[in-house]
Amino acid sequence: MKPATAKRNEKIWATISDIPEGCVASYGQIAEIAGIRRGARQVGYALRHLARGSKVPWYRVIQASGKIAFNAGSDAFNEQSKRLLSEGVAIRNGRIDMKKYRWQPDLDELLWKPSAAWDDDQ
DNA sequence: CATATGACGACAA
DNA sequence: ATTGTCGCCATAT
Repeated sequence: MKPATAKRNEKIWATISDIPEGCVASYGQIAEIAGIRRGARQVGYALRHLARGSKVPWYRVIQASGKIAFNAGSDAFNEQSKRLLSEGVAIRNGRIDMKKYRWQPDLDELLWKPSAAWDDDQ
């Protein structure tokens, strides 16, 4: 069987993949939906380990404060802001309006992919 | 086993 | 609004 870490990362990536275009989610939010309470740092770790060329929309994950996690000016920062802007997510003074763009999954969305919302494997 | 680290988060000055 | 501290928790050494 797979190590727990692999399963955890898969769940995190699956959850992130559920973020609709034009929306963003915080690390903590992803962790919670993925069933990992207070696991914001684990989400960051999972993304760090993301394979290059993966289809996971990593750029839709930002800090709860609305800021991009990378250092302003870094390549990754520019890449992320560029992708977000192209999806219609406005960035004002380096910050994103969470109230407006935060992904708010409702029951229907969670039912669409139960495995990503609820802990199905005990 | 003890520390240090990190694409975080909440809170106090 | 900005900065510093502390809490979290899986990994790395």
